[in-house]
Amino acid sequence: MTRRTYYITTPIYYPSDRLHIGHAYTTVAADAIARFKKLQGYDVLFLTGTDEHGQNIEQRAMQAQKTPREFVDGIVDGIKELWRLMDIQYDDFIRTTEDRHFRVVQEIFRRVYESGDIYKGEYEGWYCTGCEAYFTDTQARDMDGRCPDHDRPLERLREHAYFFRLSKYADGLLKHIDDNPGFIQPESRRNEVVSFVRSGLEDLCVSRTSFRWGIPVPFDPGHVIYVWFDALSNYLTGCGYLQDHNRYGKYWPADLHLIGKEIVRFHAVIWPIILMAAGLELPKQVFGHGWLVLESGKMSKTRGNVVDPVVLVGKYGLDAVRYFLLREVPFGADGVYSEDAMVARINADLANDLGNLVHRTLAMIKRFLGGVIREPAELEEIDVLFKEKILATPAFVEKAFDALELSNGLAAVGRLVSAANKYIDDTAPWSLFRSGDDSRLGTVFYNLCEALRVVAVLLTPFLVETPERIWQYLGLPGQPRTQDWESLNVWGLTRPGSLVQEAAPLFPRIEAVPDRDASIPPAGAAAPATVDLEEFKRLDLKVGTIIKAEAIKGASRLLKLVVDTGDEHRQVVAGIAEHYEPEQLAGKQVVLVANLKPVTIRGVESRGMILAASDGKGLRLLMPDGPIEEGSPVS
RNA sequence: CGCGGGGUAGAGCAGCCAGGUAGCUCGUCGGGCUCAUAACCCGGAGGUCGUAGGUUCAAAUCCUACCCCCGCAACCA
Repeated sequence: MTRRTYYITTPIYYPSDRLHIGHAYTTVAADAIARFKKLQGYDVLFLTGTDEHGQNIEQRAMQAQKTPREFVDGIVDGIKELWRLMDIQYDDFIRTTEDRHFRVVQEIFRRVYESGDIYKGEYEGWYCTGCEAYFTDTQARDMDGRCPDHDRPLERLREHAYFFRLSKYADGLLKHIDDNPGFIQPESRRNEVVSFVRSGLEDLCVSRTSFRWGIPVPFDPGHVIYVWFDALSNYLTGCGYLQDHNRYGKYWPADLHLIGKEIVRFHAVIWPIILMAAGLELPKQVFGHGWLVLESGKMSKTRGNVVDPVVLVGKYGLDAVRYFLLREVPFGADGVYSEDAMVARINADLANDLGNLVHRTLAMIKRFLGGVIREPAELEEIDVLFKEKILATPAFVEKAFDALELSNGLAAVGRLVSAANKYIDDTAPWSLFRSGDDSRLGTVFYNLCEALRVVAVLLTPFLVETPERIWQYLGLPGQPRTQDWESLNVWGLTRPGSLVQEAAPLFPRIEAVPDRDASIPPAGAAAPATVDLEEFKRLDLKVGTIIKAEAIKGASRLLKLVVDTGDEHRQVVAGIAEHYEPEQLAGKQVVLVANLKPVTIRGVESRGMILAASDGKGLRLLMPDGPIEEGSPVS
């Protein structure tokens, strides 16, 4: 018998920065879905990976004085390390720089070209010879037609480039969306896409000559294939297209592309059209989930409030973080992340309800029954109701997963946990013990063990350590994650006579929020929960005096500052325009991170960073409390 | 008129598409229990469902207008 297959993907991530909680959110969700399908007996292919080409990487590598290859290798190692830490059980990890992918991209590109949907045309735009980059009309207007970085006028330039006839497929795509209501989900995202497509599609420029770090156009090696064909095709490469017929036939079309809402257009418009043009089947579903937003608004590196999953896991433990991500927000909607919310969740659901249930149950079995599970006697009415509740829960979880309502899945398990806590109160085993009703006592605890068995298995898609621990405490053989889904519909798999183990609390209550939060300092080294002094000393912090501040054209949040550091005048870009007027800054002394890697933001070079504090409502620069010489070190 | 999301007990959200008793979690107040991680169980208080109109026997839900908040477009080493 052939098993049903399930192919799920995450986006491939761009390895230019450390990944943050948002990436972890998508990936943990995909991991949970994949684990659930595996539990149900599906033959699952869970693909994630990295998108490693492009100008951005090329430039960063240059700055780091590495080859692009060396540069991405290092970062990809870090990403894989993160997924190991979060126990993401992907089946394959695709890197767009791999040979297998190279072939696929070139083949798809060639196919579409040969069918006439890619054509050579001319790209026209505003070009700065200093930046070696084009700007759009809007950008050029904002910049008054002059590149602020190189102080020279933009030139109107044309160059040859390849274009993809998106427009030709607009109607076909609309029809597909119409015929397949589940294709783009949730519904709000689908409406968005439909109105976007209806408003008209323009042909898409799909090649570049401005950088080399990419896959060449097979029949015109001077051109590099741009991100669309390169990155999106990973979903084909990952399931064996052109390499492994069996594998490809088995898994394509993908069941689910799980993505964040910011890239819905690429996946719900460009990608399906590429596939149509190449004559391939379309994925069954594209699901654009919402974002975790900070209380203070969007995560931002300038505000220093990017949440690092590594720090969170270090602080609260993997299962707590996974639980929070999957439970807190209805999947699909935006939700607010805060450390307080996280702690509240952990305490209420994991410590008080689940953890305490396991602990009190096992403690009583130990104390009242000598740690041995007894043969149950005849069930009374209250037992029957409890049993029905237990056996009904898997269906709720299944339904939630089918609708990708992951938080509802956990809520269903939570309701069972509550029911078990109530069952204990209602049956009052301590009274039974006192009255010496051993038979009744045995039955009650047998039923509770059955409940915990089901809870443990149902938690395996979401959590990784906790189900194993519960299983072990119950003295059950094997592992919860390898149990058969059908076993959840069967009553009585707990074996009388087995010995339960002493249970340590699964989730100790968190009495206070440990630190402020898990933001990484924008210097963003591999942030462990604590840093030693040596590490801190690597930052070159010094006092500087702002001698000039001005707005940056077309950048509403940025100011260009010139800072006197004693030995030189530094140009720094700071994201503080919403909080300070340029005029009020001149003469102010501030703290500068002087050895930060220089970058170009919005065409303006920034060499360093100004320290500021932000509480979400406002932002205040850090200043010495009296005059001090420029260049004074800060420690 | 650029596109989109949202305004429902103190906080966070569900309910709205298929109108008819306003629900969940946290907090709060009271009670119970004493097995347990000061936990668990029960009950109460607390809401003009952003505003104003309209449709309807009936509106949180459908329609219209307006107000407010937040994203994206579009930069935040």
